[in-house]
Amino acid sequence: MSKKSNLPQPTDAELEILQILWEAGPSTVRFINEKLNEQQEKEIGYTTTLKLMQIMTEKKLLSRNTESRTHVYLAEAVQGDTQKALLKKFVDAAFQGSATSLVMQALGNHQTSQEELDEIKALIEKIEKG
Amino acid sequence: MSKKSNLPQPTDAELEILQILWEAGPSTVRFINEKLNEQQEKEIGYTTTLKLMQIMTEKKLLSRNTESRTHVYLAEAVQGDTQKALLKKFVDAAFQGSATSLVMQALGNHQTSQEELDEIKALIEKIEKG
DNA sequence: TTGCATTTACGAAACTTTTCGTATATCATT
DNA sequence: AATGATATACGAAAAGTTTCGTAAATGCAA
Repeated sequence: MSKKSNLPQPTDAELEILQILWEAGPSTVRFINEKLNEQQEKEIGYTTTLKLMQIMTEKKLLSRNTESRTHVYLAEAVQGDTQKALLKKFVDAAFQGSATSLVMQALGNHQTSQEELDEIKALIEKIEKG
Repeated sequence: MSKKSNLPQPTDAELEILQILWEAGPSTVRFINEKLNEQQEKEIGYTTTLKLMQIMTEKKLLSRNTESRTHVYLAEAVQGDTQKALLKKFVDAAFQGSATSLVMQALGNHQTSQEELDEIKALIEKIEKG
């Protein structure tokens, strides 16, 4: 049983920040801003990142510890739940709700390693056994 | 070998229009607008749909036959190519590029029928042989 | 042919998301 | 205490997307 907090869905820019927080754990604005600028060619200003993270905190996507001068931010949105919600929206919008079409497309396009295929096959078996 | 036309990616509202055109084939603004309003609770004005389709035509996502007074619009963006491009962007943004994670999530959440599972298994076998 | 309904054209308003300028506070160093 | 570097707060500009009001053109019916 997972509690459903029903957070708003993150925008694209917000999602990039969440990805970093999910991977790195609690972080400062400076750290996130540097990570973002490693990933992209276009330089993002520090205050831009700050503002986004403040907005995300208002939306409860993040929380922060303000004890020290340098605030430390924490992802409140759970990765799996967020992905699930985004995926549903995406399947509806781009594949008219057919998750299978999406899976076929995803498997077809990418080259997938044998290990990954095995993972997927295992999951399918598990589903078949019910 | 498929020609790459490299069209801009459609916005959400544009994608809804494309979905209808992909399914129904060449259509008028009135028809699209009615379909949209069947699908949604919120009423969308006729000129709103018209404007969007005009913009999409400028972007080459659509083309139109203007011979008769009532223009007939045609999807230029190919469904499979568009889905592929959108999927790549989505996998990167939400699953950090891991198509396998996305597939696992998609299979895990939705209940998938035995037929669909069989389809997927067949595709996996094909990939493994290929 | 006059008038009504329907269509397209055009521009701009309304919203949403992203970006940043500027002000102010805090900390460390001298 | 003064200086410089770094932090947060706030508001608003900039950019992107969606919506629609209004005007002008076209076709149809009386």
